[in-house]
Amino acid sequence: MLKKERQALILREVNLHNKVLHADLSRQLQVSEDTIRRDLQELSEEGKLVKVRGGALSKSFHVYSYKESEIYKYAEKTTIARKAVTLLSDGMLVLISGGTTNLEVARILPPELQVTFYTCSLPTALQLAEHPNSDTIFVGGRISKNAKISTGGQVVTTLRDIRPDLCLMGTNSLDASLGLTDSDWEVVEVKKTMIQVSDQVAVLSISDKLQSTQKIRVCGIDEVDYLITELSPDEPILAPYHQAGLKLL
Amino acid sequence: MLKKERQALILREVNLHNKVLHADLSRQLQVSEDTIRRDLQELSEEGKLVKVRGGALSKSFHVYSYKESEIYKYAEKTTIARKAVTLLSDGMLVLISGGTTNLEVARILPPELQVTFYTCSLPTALQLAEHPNSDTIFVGGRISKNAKISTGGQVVTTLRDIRPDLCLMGTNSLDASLGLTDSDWEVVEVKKTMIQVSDQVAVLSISDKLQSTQKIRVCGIDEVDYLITELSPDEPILAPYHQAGLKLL
DNA sequence: ATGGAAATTGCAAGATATTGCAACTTTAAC
DNA sequence: GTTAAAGTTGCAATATCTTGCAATTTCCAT
Repeated sequence: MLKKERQALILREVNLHNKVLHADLSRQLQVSEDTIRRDLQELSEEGKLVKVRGGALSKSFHVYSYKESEIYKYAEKTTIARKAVTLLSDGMLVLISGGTTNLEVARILPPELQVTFYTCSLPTALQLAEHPNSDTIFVGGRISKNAKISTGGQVVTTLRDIRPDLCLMGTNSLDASLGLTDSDWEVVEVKKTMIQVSDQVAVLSISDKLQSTQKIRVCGIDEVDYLITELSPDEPILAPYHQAGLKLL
Repeated sequence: MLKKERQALILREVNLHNKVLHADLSRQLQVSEDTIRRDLQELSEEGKLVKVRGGALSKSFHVYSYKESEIYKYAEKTTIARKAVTLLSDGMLVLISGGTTNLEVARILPPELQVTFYTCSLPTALQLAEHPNSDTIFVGGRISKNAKISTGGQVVTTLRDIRPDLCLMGTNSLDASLGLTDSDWEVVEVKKTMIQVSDQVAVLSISDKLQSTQKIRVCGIDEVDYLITELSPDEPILAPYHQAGLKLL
């Protein structure tokens, strides 16, 4: 039995049953478990299966579904969140958007801070509700299934009645010339209003979202006051934003 | 059974049901509870679930979980939820309160059901947002930290503008003579309004909450139309409610 | 064909990982 | 507080992995 032939049989087996054991393969193919182990090692390096202690699992079985976006670039988001918190002080009225970066802000909020938060994001609101000293007000409306935020005319109407000191705006895309863009028109409608009613606007963005654009425009770069990324403010990539008048954090 | 395989199965389970118990997993997977504990520990460190006393919660669920102890009495709550769902039909406008039993209703909702839900509960809203065909409208207001629901005058004002077909009301305490009671005045204010504006009211209650009372009255037994418990309608303990005119499910 | 380098294979020993158990500590429910 | 359930820690038994090595096979240039 050739090595390639044996490995092909192993692959067929793992794709059929989702898992294979050293012991079974050793018996079926009449080679030592060491050989099987080495085969699985190679196949694993080629990315054809996932080796685990005692055998191997098919890729499809192993790559189960979990929300990758929530743990994606977690460290960077925490860095951004810590910077954003420095903009907050007692007594402020803060409008905070959805997104995982703002969720992180809500999570690391200093316990003694006394701020009134307005938000349209269900996850953010839930996290804010854990805070001992800050108040949270949820702006009601029809819940958008994707973004988990309230949308629609009711949201716009409610927001027009308040005048927040600061808006913490998470974003998918920011470009030095085109400004803030997004892909979901319902989200854009809400974001536009949030920015219009707020005294100051801070955009929170992981650096790899800079220089990218989406289909729908939210606002120009001139309506943004702060840009918060995980990078140091003197990074060259941030220079265009500084020249556009944004304060970097 | 391979360790990784077992962990993959655990993840599948937790993502499906939102919660898992040591004891159940131990039995299903035929390993000791210690092993399950260690698996959950590892998965938790990898950020794939959240470990809690007695088991684990899915990441998405934990964000809006009330107390960790709420994973108990899960079977009873599912039973109640399944009964409650039978009251729903396409086109209805349904007002749904907070609480873990209603959260369970939201989770097991048949996917093809087309209902418009109004709710004040953040956790319930998040779960409802997962539903493919039903709409969810969140009634905005100041978020009560304990109950994770919106409260205050704005809620009452918004609710007075709608006329729901049915109100699914979770409860802490129900008594055949004193009616519905609760311990948090902000919650009571919202519940009162929900019951007043709704055409029909169904109270969802685990049987051990029957015959108990709290400090503040929500409504009399005569304002309730349905009582849904995990027990069979012919249980003697339910007789007083039947005599009071409630339909038992 | 055939000598010899390279690859493959099986084996063994030491290292590491997994698992269940038991003693002990912590937690939370009453 | 008291108590029962759950969690933690250390440990021993077992299983699996790694590594080096020697025996064997394959391959290819002579």
